Amino acid sequence: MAQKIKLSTIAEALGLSTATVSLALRDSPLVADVTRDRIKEKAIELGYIYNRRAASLRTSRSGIIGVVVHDIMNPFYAEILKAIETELDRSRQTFILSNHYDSVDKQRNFIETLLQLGGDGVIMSPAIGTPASDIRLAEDNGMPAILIARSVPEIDVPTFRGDDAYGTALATNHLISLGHTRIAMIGGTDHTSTGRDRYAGYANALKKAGIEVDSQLRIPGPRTKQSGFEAAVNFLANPLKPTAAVCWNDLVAIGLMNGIARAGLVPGKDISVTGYDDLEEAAIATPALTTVWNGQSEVGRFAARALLDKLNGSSEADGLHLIKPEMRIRQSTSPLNPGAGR
Amino acid sequence: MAQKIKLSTIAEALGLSTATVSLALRDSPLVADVTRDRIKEKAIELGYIYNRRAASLRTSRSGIIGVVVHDIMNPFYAEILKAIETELDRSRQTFILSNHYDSVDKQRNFIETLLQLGGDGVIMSPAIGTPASDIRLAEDNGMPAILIARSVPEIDVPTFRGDDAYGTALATNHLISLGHTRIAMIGGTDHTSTGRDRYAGYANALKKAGIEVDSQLRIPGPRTKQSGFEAAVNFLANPLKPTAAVCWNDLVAIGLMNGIARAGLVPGKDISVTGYDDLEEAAIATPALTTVWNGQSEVGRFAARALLDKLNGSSEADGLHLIKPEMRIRQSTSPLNPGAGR
DNA sequence: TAAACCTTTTAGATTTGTTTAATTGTTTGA
DNA sequence: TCAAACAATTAAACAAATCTAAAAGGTTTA
Repeated sequence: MAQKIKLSTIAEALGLSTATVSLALRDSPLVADVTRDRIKEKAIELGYIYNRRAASLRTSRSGIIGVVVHDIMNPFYAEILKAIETELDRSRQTFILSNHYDSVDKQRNFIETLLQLGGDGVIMSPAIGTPASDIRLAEDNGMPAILIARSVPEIDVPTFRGDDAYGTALATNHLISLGHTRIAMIGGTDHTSTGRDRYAGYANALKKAGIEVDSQLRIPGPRTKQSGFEAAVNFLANPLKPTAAVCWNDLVAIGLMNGIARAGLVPGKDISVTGYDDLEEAAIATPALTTVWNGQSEVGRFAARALLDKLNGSSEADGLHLIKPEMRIRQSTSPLNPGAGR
Repeated sequence: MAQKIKLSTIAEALGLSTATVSLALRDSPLVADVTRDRIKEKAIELGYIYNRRAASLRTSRSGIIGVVVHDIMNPFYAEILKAIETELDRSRQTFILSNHYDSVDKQRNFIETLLQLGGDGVIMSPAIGTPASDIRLAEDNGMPAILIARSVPEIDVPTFRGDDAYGTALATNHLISLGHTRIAMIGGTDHTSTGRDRYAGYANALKKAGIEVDSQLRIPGPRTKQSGFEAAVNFLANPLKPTAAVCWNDLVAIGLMNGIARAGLVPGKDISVTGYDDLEEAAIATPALTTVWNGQSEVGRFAARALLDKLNGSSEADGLHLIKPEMRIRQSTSPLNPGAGR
């Protein structure tokens, strides 16, 4: 490696000062056009690489934005991330990504690292149990935070997520309208606002339709395909003989359908299944999955924009913004067949 | 936000110099134990945040490692990334992630950004058509590169990937041993070394078994579920009436099986299908997918270690390291049924 | 008691780029 | 014609840490 090319290397080569070179490379109107062109040419010729760390020492804008979610391998988050990436790319921000796997410690660690690097802002889907102080740690040190997918109590920063109660109510009502009454709810947890909201949406829809809510029909669990697959055993052995399942998300639903198929029953005919999120693969599952679109792309796009706005001094987006989910009806749900024998 | 706490804030509060504070916080033996404890206490009390940019200006180690792959939403890369993350976490390196979607420009952009941030190193699955000069750009500026999943001509940096020819030969031989002779190859491209190797492995296995290789049985395409799903139509309409398919990866295979099921045939019985990668979901697909394990976790772990070694001055890992794939036989392949009617 | 020798602390230079105030030379307006 | 205005450039301060060489303070040795 030849020796490092810096501003002063260019300045010396041209008999100018570093101030002029610095200004020229940033297209300042203070520098004469001819001079600027000479400088830029020389910079390319020498293979100059701008040192952002040195620059940000004075400017206190690093161009770095942090994003933490539960797990980037989960397509739900992956779809949000893609939207965020698209939006941030446009504004020449680099983003640093991390999983927290619902570990509050790992998440705080990330926030601290980001502060050390001088991160301009952070977008996070907070880990279960995130204390308000962790969000304040970021905000108090001049790093605005945006929340996605989940809220944190006592925190009023811009928050974007789907309307969970409304969404599960949509799915539950759809099944009720097909004649189902013994409807299970599979996957997820009650330890998050999301979990409680989704359960409330499901339970209220049942009550409104005059159907009794039975806690035996609630089968909580991780939010993965594997978990849905394993839940099939419990589901099929359930003494209440449910005929339909509202699943926490598409992954659980697809896993459950695989499990049902493995047991020799036909998902979508013998058992109706709804997902949640409308991932890309919902449409190509067999049978194609009836699900609830949860606005991932909107969440990602809005969150990124809100952050960029904040960085430019606006704070209009503070508070909670709910995205209205929409029903996507496909072949995994069908009218209750009274003779099906289950 | 209160005013920024820096080394000098702590120094003044305790009547010491910044040099002492700096040394103390880094556990230098030059500082007396009592002094160090007082300093650390004060740092916590004031909520001091270490400024890595300022530090790295002198030390020229930023603690940042870049990772670029085709698409993090692809579970193949996601599994590699998880292994990298696990390994890097241990050494307190932050990693910056990006997709390049096989755009050489987007990839070079990332490398440049990383150089500007003073990245310590980069792990990349190079975009199709990556010129040697882009890898050299990184290396020449003191940022070592490690390649995963694909090679770049003329480049000798540590490279970790599966033995593709060997892997597809495994899958093809498995199908041949089940009695299949009309075996299609679905998905992927011939524009990468990986693509050519995989095709060669498939073609050579056929030749060795005395089966003619027919280019009509090669159906290239994107490496996604969607693409596999769509390929089912072409596959089933193929005039050579293939009875089995070697798929580019598990995603294509699962998509293809879904497409076959949608057409009313039973994948695994009427048509045998093999995948590639052995993703988590291969085991829970219906039918469970016969596939080739491609060592994602090994690739990720080795790559991360090789980079850390390089940063510590070793260069032992230069050159290509092939990981031997292994067959995972499940239910998506079965003996050729001569009466099946196709 | 001075010299030698620790241990601990610090002044001040250094890293690279940004920014402000000053400088130099030229043009304009009264 | 001369002061004011203007354009282009630069010296020097600055950002927050690290690092080296030297100083300060205390103890031991000859």
